[in-house]
Parts: sequence; structure tokens; C-alpha cells
Amino acid sequence: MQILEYVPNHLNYHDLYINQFGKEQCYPKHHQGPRARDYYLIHYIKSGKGIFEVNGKSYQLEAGQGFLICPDVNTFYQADEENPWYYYWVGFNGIQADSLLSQAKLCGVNNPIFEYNQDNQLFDYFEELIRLQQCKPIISELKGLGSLYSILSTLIHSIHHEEDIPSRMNTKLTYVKKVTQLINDNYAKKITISEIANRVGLDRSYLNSLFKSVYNKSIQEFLIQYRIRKACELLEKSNFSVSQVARFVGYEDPLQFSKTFKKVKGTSPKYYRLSLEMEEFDANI
DNA sequence: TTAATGCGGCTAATCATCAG
DNA sequence: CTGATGATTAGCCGCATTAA
Repeated sequence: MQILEYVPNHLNYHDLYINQFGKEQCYPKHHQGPRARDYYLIHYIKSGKGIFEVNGKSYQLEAGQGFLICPDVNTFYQADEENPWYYYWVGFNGIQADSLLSQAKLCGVNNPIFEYNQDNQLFDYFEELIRLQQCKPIISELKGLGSLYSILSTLIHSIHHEEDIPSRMNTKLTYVKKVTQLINDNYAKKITISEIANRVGLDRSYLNSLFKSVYNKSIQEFLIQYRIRKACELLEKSNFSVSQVARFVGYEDPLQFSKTFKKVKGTSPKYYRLSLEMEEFDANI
């Protein structure tokens, strides 16, 4: 049995970051839960069998299949009595997590199951992830993230391959991509969702529903999270005042900015910067 | 107080089916 | 083959509710 865990502390990633990973040959009837976690967790079965239960549904799974656990969702899973499973897992979170997963057609409640058995690629990526434990922390975090992106892209690719990318999905994605591009270009200015919809050339309400079907969040939510992420970068890497940072990420009112920041990050911008400085100070002792 | 969201209803276009 | 008919889908609109 080999279980590896780590908590990233060298990098401060918001887009995507790994919480833990590992592999295990389970004992018969070995189980986890029922419980919930505060990150996404993917299991991929190398051999054997087991069951996975979520939302009142029970899935019998075997080698080549896997399941996704979403944050704050109660789940239970158990290895088979005669042929217990051997699985890999990776736990992760970040702003990109749910959009990447939904592009892989994975959803913790409605569709938590995936299947990939055309080759050993997924196993290789998981093995790679586990081997990185021997590297220097900064290297293993960066490369680990690379492995995670590889795992997710393999899942997304296999889905698209199967479906041969229906043209409908394609046009939907181009609209959605236009939105993220516009946000990327204009987050520092005052921009409304209606304006974005006008620029894309679709009805505001309709565009929002398209966007939500891809990202699982409204355009507004995406914009706010994007702005706060940029603000975090500025707070970390510059000496600009909180008011200046607010203006740089498109907030005219610094008070409004602080309020929103606290709502998203759970802490005020000032304290966020302070606690980063403290961490750095501690590390240097 | 303004802007954003979500939802149901509506239209028009496209697609599928099938009898004549 | 063709035209009638019904089902689906893309997209818009208006309104009540919610959030910034």
C-alpha cells in the first residue's frame, strides 16, 4: 500500500491546485465515508471492483472506470469483498476546476462516472504524479500540476473524440470563448454584462445561460472571480494601495471592492496581503 | 438604486416522419 | 418525390427576484 499526501505551500495557485494524491490496493470491503470534502477528488481504478454511492445512487465500478467527488457532496465508496479495487486518486481545486470538469462532462451529482480504457495514458499520468514526491517541493508542485492538466485534458479529449464534437457545442463554445476573451481584455474597465452580450451579438439572458452550461457559473460570477484573482496577484507582487488595486481591477469604489474581496476570499484585501507577508517572514526565520 | 439573474413563454427555423 | 405535420432547437423578450 502506498499513500501519499501533500499540501502545496510554495506556490499560490488560484486557477488549479492539487490538494492530495495517491494510490492504494484496498483491502476487501475497505471503505471511505459517508463524508464530504472541500475539494474535488477523482479516483481511477487500475484493477478490481468496488461500489461508489452518491446522491442516493449506487454505481458498480471496475478497472478502467473512475469517479468524481465534488466539494461538499456526501459520498461513500467501498472495495469489493472478493476482488477489491486498486485505485489512484487526485484531489484538487481552483477556479478552473469546475469548468474543466464540466468540459469532461463530469458532474459530481448527475454524472460522476467516467471510463477510459483505450490505453495506459491515464495510469501513466497518475504514476508520474506519484513519482514526483521525490523531487524538490517546488518542482513536484509544478510538475504535479502538469500531470493534473494532462489527466483532465485526456478525459476531455476522450469525450470529444467519442462525440466527434457536435457543431452545436462548437458554436456554443465559440460564444463562451468570446466572453472570456472580452473579460480578459476589459476586466480593468467598467464593463457590464449587457455590454458583453452586445459585443458577442447575443441576447443577454440567452448568452448567460450558454455560459452557465459550460462554466457552471454566471458571467457576472466569472468576472468577479477573475477580478479578485488579478487583485490577489497585485496585492502579492506590488506595493499599490488597496484602493489602487481596486481601480486596477475595475472597481471604482474601493469599499465595494473590499466587500466583494472578503466575500470571495473570506478575508479583507489588507489582511490578505498582511498574512502573505507574515508567511514570508516566518519562512525566512 | 441600478444591474444582473432566472425563468417561462414566444417565434422562427430546422429536422424527422410518414402518408399519398 | 413531395407536402403536411409534429418535435426540437436557437434565440429573444418581459417580468419578478436577487445581488452589488
